[in-house]
Amino acid sequence: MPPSDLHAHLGYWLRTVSNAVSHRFARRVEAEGVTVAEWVVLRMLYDVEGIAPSVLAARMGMTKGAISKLADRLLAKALVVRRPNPDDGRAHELVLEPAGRALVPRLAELADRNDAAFFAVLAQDERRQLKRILKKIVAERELSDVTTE
Amino acid sequence: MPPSDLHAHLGYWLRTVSNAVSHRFARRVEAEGVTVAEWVVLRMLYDVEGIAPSVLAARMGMTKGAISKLADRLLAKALVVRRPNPDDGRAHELVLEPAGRALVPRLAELADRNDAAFFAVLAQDERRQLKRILKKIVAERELSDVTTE
DNA sequence: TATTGTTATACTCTATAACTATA
DNA sequence: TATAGTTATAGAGTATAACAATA
Repeated sequence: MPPSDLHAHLGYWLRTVSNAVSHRFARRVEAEGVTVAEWVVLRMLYDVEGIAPSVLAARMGMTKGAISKLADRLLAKALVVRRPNPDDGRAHELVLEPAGRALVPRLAELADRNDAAFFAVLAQDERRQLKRILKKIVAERELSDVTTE
Repeated sequence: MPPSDLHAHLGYWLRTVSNAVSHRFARRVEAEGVTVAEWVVLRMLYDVEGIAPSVLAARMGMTKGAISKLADRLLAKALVVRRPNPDDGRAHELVLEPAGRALVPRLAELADRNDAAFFAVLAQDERRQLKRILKKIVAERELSDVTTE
């Protein structure tokens, strides 16, 4: 029996489509000066007072080191600030700056438009089916909350 | 109106699931000493006499530079050889070495098992639906044949 | 001139681990 | 001793562009 073809695997099709949509989105947010991972952090910070790097790492499935470097870049762009945690001398929190807060709705708009345009080739029922199946996998396999690769 | 949530986008769910399955597979093929991109090249070379780097770049959606580096690694592992194209002094072809040929069925077996195990949480009909929808997107959006990120 | 492929530079992210400061 | 976070190193990928050899 010959070795199975690349196209035989669901993982292959998933990767192909996921890469295409993420790559498209990356090019668009790049015009606003941020990466996809930075957008995810900014969006998460929008809803709360502040988040510890360790929490970001856990929720995004990134390492502590990667989060540190990402935070450095957002700091350099003056989109966030680092704030020491008064209750724990070891801990920090990342907090949105006004410029970062102003950027989030613009990036969300880009995300909305990118998603709608990319998946416009599907019927509404197909989009519903796709989301349902993907959410089922996330739930059953207990995948981390937010990912960015 | 508040900026839309990260979870609002199909691209987000796709990325989350795709990352999880690819990451799982990457860890498994790493045990055989190759990356996912290297597996894709080896599998493509299995069916044909040889492939030019430029063709690999086009089919895999990678840059020429990335293919060069990838080929260097496969060469260093003695899994492929570079062969000049007799008809065109500029062109090369990458060709599987016996060790590379022997590796492909083992990697294909890993891919089969990884895919089956990961998507076992879905019903058979859901797997069929998912593949059908993803293939429709690839066809309608004319995405490149093979991707590896 | 255009094309094939390699090489170089720079950047994002990954993984591991050393390291500092604090609990 | 364990934890929070930073920093360092190495590797795989991206992108762009310079470059050599050939068409």
